[in-house]
Amino acid sequence: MPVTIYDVAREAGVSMATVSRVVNGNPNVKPMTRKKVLGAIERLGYRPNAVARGLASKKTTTVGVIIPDISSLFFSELARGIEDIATMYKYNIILCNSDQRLEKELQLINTLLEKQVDGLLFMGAEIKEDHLQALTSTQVPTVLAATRDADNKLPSVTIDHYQAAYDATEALIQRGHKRIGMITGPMSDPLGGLMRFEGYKQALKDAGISLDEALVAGGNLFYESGLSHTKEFLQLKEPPTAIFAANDEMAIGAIHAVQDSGLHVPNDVEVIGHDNIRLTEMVRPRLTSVVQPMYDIGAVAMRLLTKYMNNEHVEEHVVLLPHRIEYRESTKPDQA
Amino acid sequence: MPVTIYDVAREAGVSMATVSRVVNGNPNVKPMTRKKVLGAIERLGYRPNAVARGLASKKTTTVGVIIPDISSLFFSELARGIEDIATMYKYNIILCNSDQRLEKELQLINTLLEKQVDGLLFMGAEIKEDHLQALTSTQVPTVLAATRDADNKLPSVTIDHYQAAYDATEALIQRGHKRIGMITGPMSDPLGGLMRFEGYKQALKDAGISLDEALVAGGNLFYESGLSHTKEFLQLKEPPTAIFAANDEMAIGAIHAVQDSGLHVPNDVEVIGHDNIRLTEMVRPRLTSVVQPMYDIGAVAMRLLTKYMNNEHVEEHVVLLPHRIEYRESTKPDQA
DNA sequence: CTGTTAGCGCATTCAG
DNA sequence: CTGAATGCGCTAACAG
Repeated sequence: MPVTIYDVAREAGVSMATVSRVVNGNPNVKPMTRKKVLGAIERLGYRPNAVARGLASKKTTTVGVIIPDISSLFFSELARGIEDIATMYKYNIILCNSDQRLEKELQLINTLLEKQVDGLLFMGAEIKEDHLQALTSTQVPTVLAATRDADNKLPSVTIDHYQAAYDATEALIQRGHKRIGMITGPMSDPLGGLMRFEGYKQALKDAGISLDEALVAGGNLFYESGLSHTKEFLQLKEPPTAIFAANDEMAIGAIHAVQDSGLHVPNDVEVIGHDNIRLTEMVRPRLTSVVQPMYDIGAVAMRLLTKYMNNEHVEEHVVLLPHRIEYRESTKPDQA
Repeated sequence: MPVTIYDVAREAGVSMATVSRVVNGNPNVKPMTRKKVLGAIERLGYRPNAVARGLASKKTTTVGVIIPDISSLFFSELARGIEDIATMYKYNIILCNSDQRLEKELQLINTLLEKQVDGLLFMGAEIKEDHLQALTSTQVPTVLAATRDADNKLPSVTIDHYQAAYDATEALIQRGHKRIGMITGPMSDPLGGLMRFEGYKQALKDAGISLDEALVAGGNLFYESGLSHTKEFLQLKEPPTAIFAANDEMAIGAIHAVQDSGLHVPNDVEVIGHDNIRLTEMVRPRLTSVVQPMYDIGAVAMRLLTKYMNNEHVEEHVVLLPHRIEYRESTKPDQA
């Protein structure tokens, strides 16, 4: 029923090889015959079968994307960066949600490899031995986006989470705060959880401020979590005068908790978030946040992947994108 | 290099047909030989090539998803519903952003058909003749999610936008408001734009309130738009005492504009949004909103698509999901 | 510049 | 219950 390359060849009075050539833009075709072929294609409404093409050429122009949760503000922005660059390089994306469950992640890797994707883009938290094994036992190039494996065995694109958290904490310290609360992410996440916490601790230490366990809360990255932990903070005898949250959603929860208790942000409590998602502009006061360029991370990761898929030379397997702090109204104007 | 079905056959001492049978769960295989084959598969680390399978079977267990913008709060939630159900039915998703540009949409449809997707899920605003033509000229089943074509030629899953807007406006009227502002979506969008506006107008009409053009603003669905239009509203001699925004982001902008001008929500101005995205819970006051069940729309659309792909009988091509209003603090407690 | 010939890896008749 | 044979639609040498 569907028209094949063979039908076109017959219609145009040439061989299928020639049709294949014009379809693939091969220059070794006389303009005249090219025209004939194009005419036949048009007349017949020929549409090349990418599956057959993939089987014959061993390339599918498709990359697999494993992402924790596409409905997350953070990851959906990342995904957009990935998709835009993929489109630019003529790739399509098979998108899979993993919910960060190891078993599902491994199964997805397998499924995507079965589908013969030309490359793999992986997002998640901790990269375990199982991941490494699954990802390195294949010829298909893989890039980690917004994650990194401990030994940097795989190419990755991230920011320096440790330094970012350090900077945020230091900024608070320089504003004169001694009691700085932190709402962390899950410690099972080496970067977004552990590293940011480490950066926080080190900044305190370097400033000669001893860590107060009461000012550290383990959040789950959701709004509610920021809300409730901040409420607890505020019930301390000596509540924090500043809060650093491991992501923006929790930071916004923190702002609201402060406001709900009749206090003022930033006058009574200053708040800094992390990631700089679009929400930061949609709160009052607007949220100061550490910029993690999600879109760029996705875009750069995809770009990097195209190089691997293309066997191009890559100088740096592990790329760190710059971060900075975007100051808004949840912190007081600079003291300077 | 990669191990094929043929290698497995040799290793197991059977024919490739038999291997194919066990891989595909065909019951006509003696348990004993099945075991042999499974053993060989295990030993060789055989991974079926889905592309070859697709070529031979004419099924790819992949569906194409065309979405305006995956980084949107609204669509990413929809996408999650789609993907979850797709996974449940063993399908993978090729995700493409269209930015609602007609040309790109048509091109994406074509690309996805080239890739031999088993089905197509389309999201967008207006369904034009071009779309219809591209989508109906193929055997590949298509379902529209959160959109509908004017003549219901294509299967679709939506809510009744007209009625939803009517209900929201009526709710405001019943709270005693006479001057109700509306920030609409783009009128190029028949449902989210036009229909919601029509519902608003009809509700006013039914209540004997004449439409005041000054209280209608054409928004673009973004936060900034809600903010700026509401500022303009508040500068009128007789500003609105209530605002209905065509989506939540603009509604939140409206809240902030009211607050920025020193007024109070809901005491001075009541605000109702639309869609009930997660953000509604992350503002102060929390936003009352018309519930459009994005996740469910995606899930139901995907489920519907599986039926078509499976040649199952479908009773209702055009499904309308229920809507309701979720009352929060941007409206006053019920007058009842 | 063009045609011929082989597969790509697998599902699927059809026999047996 | 199993094997042999065929072809899905296309790319990729290889000739010419």
